[in-house]
Amino acid sequence: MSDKQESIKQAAIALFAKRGFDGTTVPLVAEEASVGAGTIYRYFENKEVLLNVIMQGEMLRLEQSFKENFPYDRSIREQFSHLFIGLIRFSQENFESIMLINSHTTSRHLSDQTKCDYTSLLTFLSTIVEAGREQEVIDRDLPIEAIVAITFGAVVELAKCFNGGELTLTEDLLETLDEKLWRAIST
Amino acid sequence: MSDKQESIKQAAIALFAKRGFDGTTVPLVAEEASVGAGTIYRYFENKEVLLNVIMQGEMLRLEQSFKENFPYDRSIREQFSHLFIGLIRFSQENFESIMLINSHTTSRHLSDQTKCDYTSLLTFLSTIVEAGREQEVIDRDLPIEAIVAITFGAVVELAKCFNGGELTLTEDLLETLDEKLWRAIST
Amino acid sequence: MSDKQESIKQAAIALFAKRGFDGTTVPLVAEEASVGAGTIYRYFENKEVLLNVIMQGEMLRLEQSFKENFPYDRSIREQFSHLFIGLIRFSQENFESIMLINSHTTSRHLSDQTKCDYTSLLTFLSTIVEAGREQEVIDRDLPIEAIVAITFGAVVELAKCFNGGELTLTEDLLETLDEKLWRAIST
Amino acid sequence: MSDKQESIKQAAIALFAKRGFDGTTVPLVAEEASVGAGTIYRYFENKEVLLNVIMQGEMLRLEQSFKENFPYDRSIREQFSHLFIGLIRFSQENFESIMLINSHTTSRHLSDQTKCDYTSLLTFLSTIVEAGREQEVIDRDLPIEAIVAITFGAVVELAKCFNGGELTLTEDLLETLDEKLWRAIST
DNA sequence: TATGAATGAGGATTCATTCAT
DNA sequence: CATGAATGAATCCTCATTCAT
Repeated sequence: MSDKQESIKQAAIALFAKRGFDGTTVPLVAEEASVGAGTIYRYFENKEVLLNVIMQGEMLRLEQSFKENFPYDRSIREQFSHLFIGLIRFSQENFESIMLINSHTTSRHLSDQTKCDYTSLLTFLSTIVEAGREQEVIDRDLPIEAIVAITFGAVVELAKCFNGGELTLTEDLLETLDEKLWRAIST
Repeated sequence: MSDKQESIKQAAIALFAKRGFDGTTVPLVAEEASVGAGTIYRYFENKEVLLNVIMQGEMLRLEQSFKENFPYDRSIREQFSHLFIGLIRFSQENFESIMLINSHTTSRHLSDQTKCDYTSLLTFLSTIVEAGREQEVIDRDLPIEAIVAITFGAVVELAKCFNGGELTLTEDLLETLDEKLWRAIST
Repeated sequence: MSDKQESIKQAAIALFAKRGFDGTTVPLVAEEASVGAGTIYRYFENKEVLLNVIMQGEMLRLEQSFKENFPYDRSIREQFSHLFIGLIRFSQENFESIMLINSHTTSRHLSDQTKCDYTSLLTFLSTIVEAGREQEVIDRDLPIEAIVAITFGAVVELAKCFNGGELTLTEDLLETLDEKLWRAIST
Repeated sequence: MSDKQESIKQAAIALFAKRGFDGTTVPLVAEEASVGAGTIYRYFENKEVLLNVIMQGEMLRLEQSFKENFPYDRSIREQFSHLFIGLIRFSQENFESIMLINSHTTSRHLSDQTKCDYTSLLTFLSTIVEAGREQEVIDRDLPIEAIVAITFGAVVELAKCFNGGELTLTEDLLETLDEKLWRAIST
């Protein structure tokens, strides 16, 4: 992948995350990426396509971070920790990605493919939750969607705190959060 | 307050919530409010002022809903339920308000006053949490900001599920959620 | 019809005729029409629609000038004169219209409707020619299309000469041209 | 002359004829010519120079086709046939050249030299007409410019018909057209 | 007071031209 | 020589805002 294409994508991720798609101008992306405005159109058909490409890319990266070293043969509790801690860590290192994904999942600019990719990301999480419910370690009173919503919603807001400096992520806090969120969903 | 001013505000709340401030045009607000575009400028100096006015108004409404019948003389557990269940109910009846507040709290279009109002809303919640920590019913291992983030983040994502139809709010579910989220923050 | 809409159309006719559609910028039309550039989009969806509207309008005016006082009950020779002299006169008074029509009939920017309108204009002429052929006053050796082409082509080039000042239209010349062109197509 | 230069010119002739100078992009010419866009600037200073070069070249080719085997020592009638039939044949084999010349003679992109070349092409024709008038075989009532306009205008429109398939050129039709157009200008 | 036509600054996108490879 | 990636000026079009009615 070209150097310029990559820097355009990074600039777009940062700017779309911070200002939103509609609040970000193409020349602004160009400046942030240190390329000419016209160059963006050499790599992306238009601004909307750029959004979809980076959304798909970042969701894929998130999914890969979930799946990397996933403890398929360990307990649901450990699987939850893998996902939760992985998500917190991911959002520390890729704050803009998480903000981008969270704030644009309902964007009217998303293509069907991008929406589909998002669904498949959720499906992966649902599968784990479902397994936990069958083992009766995750509470059946809570619908799957609620479990994902609580966890993901909490992480996003926590990430904002970490990024804004209101909160500092320590290993202790990470452990506490993992424990607390598990309490919120377990039987 | 004039009838037209009110319908402009309602239209703006709905549209800013759904499409974001930058994705919403003034003529679109005018059409949704069934007024002429020029009329909006009779009541609001400009689009940015309109955002700030409705943000302040909706945050005030939320704060009032928190404070209304607040059980100051009951247990922290009951106070939490009042806030949590109140927030869920508020977001059921005022989905757009919650989305508006959640998605625009970091907007670059907010005035200092609006940011200040947001802070004061958080301060109120922090006060309750602080009291809980002093009574040792809320876990000291969790920073106040983390507790607010977890709760608010969870509610926002849950509200999206309720609104999107993926989840239906029953009294039972509400009770379960209240219980679960309390488990996430209590000692 | 609004004053501004009309002046936009007049400006566009003049400019599209002189510089061609692609060589004419919207701000140039706006300046020529003494309106703001944005105003053009209040009346015409886009530049292409503007072209189609004026093409249809000018072709209609030409057709009406053909049909006005058309001597249906006179000889083909007189009918030819009516059309030929009418066309020359029309192109004197509406030089830009004729240039617009002539230079944009094969434009890739024309809508199906506009192409259709052009065809119907030709159909009217063909009908007259056909009648002349049946009366054996117009030469059968010449296909209808050739007759229309010769006459229309000649008029367009003559109009350029009149407009450029290389030729001056007198009543005598008009009569001569009518006589000569008739000789070119009659038996 | 380089192979590439020639294919650039051929591509430009075809595209400028079909889409007009302003409607033709340099990359489009490059693609049609199967060369890189930058290569065009190796042979032509800029797009405008390219237009002028091909205009001059095609007008020269037309002039040469007029002058080749020109029957200087035959009758004006035969000279007219040579020119008229030559022009029709030229426009059959070089439709794009004729369209290019016809549609760009008044272009604002032409250099003085190109305009001058066009004038000299007309001058050659005028000379013949003038001779015909002196011999009183061409009608003095018709100004020279009118004669050229009628003939050239007719040929251009006829060429469009032949090219569009509405008319098919046969030897008979060619003879008829020659005869008819001569009738239009002769005494 | 209410309107919506009018405006022009600003944003998305294209394309003539350059230049490093 | 040839290329095509890169550029930014210029183009089409939108929309926040104004103002005459």
